[in-house]
Amino acid sequence: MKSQNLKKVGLKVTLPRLKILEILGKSTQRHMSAEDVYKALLGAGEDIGLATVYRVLTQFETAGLVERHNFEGGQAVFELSEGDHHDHLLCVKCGRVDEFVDETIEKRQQDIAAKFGYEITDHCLYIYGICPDCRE
Amino acid sequence: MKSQNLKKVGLKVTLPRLKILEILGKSTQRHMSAEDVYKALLGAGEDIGLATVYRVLTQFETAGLVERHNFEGGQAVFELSEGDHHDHLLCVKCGRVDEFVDETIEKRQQDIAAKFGYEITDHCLYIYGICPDCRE
DNA sequence: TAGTATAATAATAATCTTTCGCATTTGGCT
DNA sequence: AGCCAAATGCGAAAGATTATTATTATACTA
Ligand SMILES: [Mn+2]
Ligand SMILES: [Mn+2]
Ligand SMILES: [Zn+2]
Ligand SMILES: [Zn+2]
Repeated sequence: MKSQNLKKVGLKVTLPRLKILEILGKSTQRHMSAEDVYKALLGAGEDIGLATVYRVLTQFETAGLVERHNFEGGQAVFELSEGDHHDHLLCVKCGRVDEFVDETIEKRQQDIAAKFGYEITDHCLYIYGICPDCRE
Repeated sequence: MKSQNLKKVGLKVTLPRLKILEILGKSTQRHMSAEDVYKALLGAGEDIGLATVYRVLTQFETAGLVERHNFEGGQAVFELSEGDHHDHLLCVKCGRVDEFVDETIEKRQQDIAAKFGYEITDHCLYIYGICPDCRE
């Protein structure tokens, strides 16, 4: 039940929050901009303002329910957090997004941060390219 | 001579372009937003419009003279291209930026792209953390 | 070196994404 | 059911970047 997720992180259970969680979970695209979510809500007959979508997504991010990514192209995109970290492979032609995890890379990042004396808080690796379907 | 760089990539040698190249080369910060460049120009007594700065930086990017990065925080930043690729380590407290190259990571990325069938066009790895100076 | 065609610039308006402010509504609790 | 703090909706505002267009500078030619 989604309302449990909200209560767990100390957020009131409201209709906009439930609907946004639902959209993020059910949509075919895992990575959605605020605008995408807003349009999906409209399509589902829900009358929720765009400002609320932005507000809620930011709250969800703070609460650890979703992750925000700054891919190329202006708009931030969001995806439901699944606990496990992963990085991204993005097609510059069709927008397809693939996800991967590479332990070797994760480990090397720790080494690099250690060498420079940084304490890592976060990281992101975006590999841009042309996906198999777009390479005719 | 900077004008040679411009001619080489087929761009007319204009005063704004020369000054912007100069700022990017001489500034203490290697990674500057368009606004940073604009302010540096004002500080140097050059009366160049912000729109021109944006336009020129985008042209430089297209020409391969500079690279654009979408670090966290709204504004894109630019740096002079030095031919060799590198990735970034960023302090979330003070904004410090360190650069590194890791052949192991580079290689793994190729492997990942190959596994998914992508032809890589570009990639970026941003490691966010707290730099040694900011860890009291 | 002066004249000309063309590309670049400056200034401003427009666009796009995201956030704010405030009046109104809703959820959680008695 | 009824109260109060918190959340929402709407419109305005802010911040970043791009487009428009008249003016100006550059590259080229005679
Ligand atoms: Mn993802
Ligand atoms: Mn750099
Ligand atoms: Zn594709
Ligand atoms: Zn720092």
